[in-house]
Amino acid sequence: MQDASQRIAKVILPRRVWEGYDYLVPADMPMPRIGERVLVPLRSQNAVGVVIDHPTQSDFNLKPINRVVDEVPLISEDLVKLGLWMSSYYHHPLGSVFETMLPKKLTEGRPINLEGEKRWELVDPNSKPKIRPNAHRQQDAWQAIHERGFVNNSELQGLGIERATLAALEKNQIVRSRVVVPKLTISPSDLVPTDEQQACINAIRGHLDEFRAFLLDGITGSGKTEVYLRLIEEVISRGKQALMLVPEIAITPQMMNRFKERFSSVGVFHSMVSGASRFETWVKVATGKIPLVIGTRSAVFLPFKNLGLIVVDEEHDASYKQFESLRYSARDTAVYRANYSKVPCILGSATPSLESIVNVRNGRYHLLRLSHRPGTAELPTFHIQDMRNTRVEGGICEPLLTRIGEHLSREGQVLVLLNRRGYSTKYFCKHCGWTAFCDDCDVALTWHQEPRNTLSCHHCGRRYLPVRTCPDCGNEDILMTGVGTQQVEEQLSKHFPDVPHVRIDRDNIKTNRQMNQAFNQLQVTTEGLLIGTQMLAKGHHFPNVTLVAVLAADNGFLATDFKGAERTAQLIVQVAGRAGRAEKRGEVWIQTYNPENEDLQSLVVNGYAGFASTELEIRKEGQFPPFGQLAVIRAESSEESLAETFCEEVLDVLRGCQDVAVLGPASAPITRVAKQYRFQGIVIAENRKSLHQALSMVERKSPTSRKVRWSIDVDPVEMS
DNA sequence: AGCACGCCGACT
DNA sequence: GTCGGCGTGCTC
Repeated sequence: MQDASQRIAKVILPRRVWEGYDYLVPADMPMPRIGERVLVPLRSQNAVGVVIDHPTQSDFNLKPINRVVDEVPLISEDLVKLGLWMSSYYHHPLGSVFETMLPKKLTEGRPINLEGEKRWELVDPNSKPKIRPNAHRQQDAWQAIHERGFVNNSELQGLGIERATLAALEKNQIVRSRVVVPKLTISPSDLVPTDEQQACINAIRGHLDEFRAFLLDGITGSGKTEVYLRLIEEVISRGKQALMLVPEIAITPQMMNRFKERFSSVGVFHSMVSGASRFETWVKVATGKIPLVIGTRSAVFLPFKNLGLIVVDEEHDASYKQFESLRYSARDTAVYRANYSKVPCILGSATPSLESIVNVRNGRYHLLRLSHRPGTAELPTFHIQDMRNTRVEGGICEPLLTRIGEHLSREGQVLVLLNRRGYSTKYFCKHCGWTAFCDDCDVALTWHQEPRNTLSCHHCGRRYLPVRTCPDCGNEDILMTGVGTQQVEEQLSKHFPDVPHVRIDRDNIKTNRQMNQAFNQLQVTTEGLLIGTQMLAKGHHFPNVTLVAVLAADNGFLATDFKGAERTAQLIVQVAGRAGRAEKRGEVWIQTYNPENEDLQSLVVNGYAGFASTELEIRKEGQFPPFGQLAVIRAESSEESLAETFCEEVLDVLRGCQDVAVLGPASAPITRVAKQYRFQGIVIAENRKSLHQALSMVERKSPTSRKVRWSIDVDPVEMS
């Protein structure tokens, strides 16, 4: 027990703990502010933590704080609140939440550098100084600075000039360095907003000083980005900062250029950015030196000094949800963040998530619409092709094949969408029925013809050499069924040998450059075939495409996963939206064995909005989200019985809770992945409160065996 | 996450 | 005896 005159700080440490620890603030130390890093003793060593509260008393025998790490808080107060909210909403240890939120370098205690950007210039730009002729590196450095003028470190490092060389030149008073704070410039747009765009801008502009969530429902090509740009401009010119979240692979050079053309300084923050520069961006954001950051999921945790606006582009995208550790939705977290920071949040999409549509209906979000494309481009028409009683070859039915031919002969390009890569999805013995499975996962192997003939597990990535004879019966009748993109490509090039074709899937396209190459290949031709997976739904437009063919829609619409239909409808509409332009009205053919499917019918007849209404009815009936509140409990272990027993133990506790329904335990749809057996259960509640009450009962449970790993997934986006 | 604590077998 | 194997539980 501490006596009341002591000053206490509650500190959260980045480890698996459920609350902050209390420490004494020494008499000669000013009270550290909330969000400041402190170095504190822990057991026999020291650890870096973040102050999250100033309690007046504590039940523990407290140790004193060693020292405060920074002179400025690196974590804003709204972020601390956000961390507390996430811990309680996602039922995840508070310390681990902060571990996820903060860059590694920050929790490791790396000191900050508050200087601006260091730039180099020549002391005397008008004459060539005396540099020893054999000091080649110094000569090169002088040349580089002479050519470029006032140049920063990273640019020089990019040219292979080392810091030691610059130091030598500085010592000889040939170059000097100055620290500058880069001046922000905003270039005006040369686009005139449409009436619709202007209406959206005005609607949001009137509420820039308060929290309000807007759903910007704008069809592909309707100019959502220009709306974002105008509002970001407004926010920045008021001296505030803006954050724009984008899905995982959406930060293309084209998109960055569009923002860099308007704003001289744009921060980027995504998983490929190195630890050091993540930390650097973090500090610059905390000190207000960067006005705009474009980033993926984790950028929602950046500590803006003076946040003014959050944009979540393509808000329906599944990559906003983290699939491991702290299973948060960056979109929902962004809305909470905006609320804590009293700023507006814009969620934009051509195919809004059903949750957001319901949030509009119940008045939580404000709906804004962009229903026209600038210019006269028209949206494509939809057609359902019944596959029953047709000849199907290589995954394509005959009427569709004919239609593809017609479009190609009219110099249209055809885009074929199939969400399955590889050649064949099943490799089996005709004689005894043996099927090739992964040794480590309960997944049938996919046959790939490229890069070389292999069987590949799409869950763990393991590859196998194919057998020529059946390992069970020795027969040589090995067959393949199930069509992937490689087979479709082969099939189509057989039928249309003179038409250039490009395949876009993860096996084929690994970098932005390859994507651009494939894309450019089709820009120069009039006719062409484009075959690919959902990768086609991101980024690029295909103006010459007049026919979009959707091959395996049934897989999605009939999926057992409650989100399957939603994902599939979004994918189809997104891809359709990237095809066609003014003078070439496009069409979308969906081939199916279930033409009467309710979701499919309403999508085709009434578009995405029609689909959403139908699917919401189905969800309501089954008490699925967004009507029922859902969480998935998962447990995995290398020992099957340990995982099952623990899962059952957790679910039994939940069964005892009020107003929740509990299903399970059942083995996960794919029981074994990477040698781990996986069991899961589902918790459904009518309202949030009951769900959270129930989950609070189990969140701190720890399995008796350390071989068991388990998690709670609130608002799951997939059930596997 | 670390790391101390503790309870068991191998070895000076 | 006591060194170190790792399974368990605590860190303000």
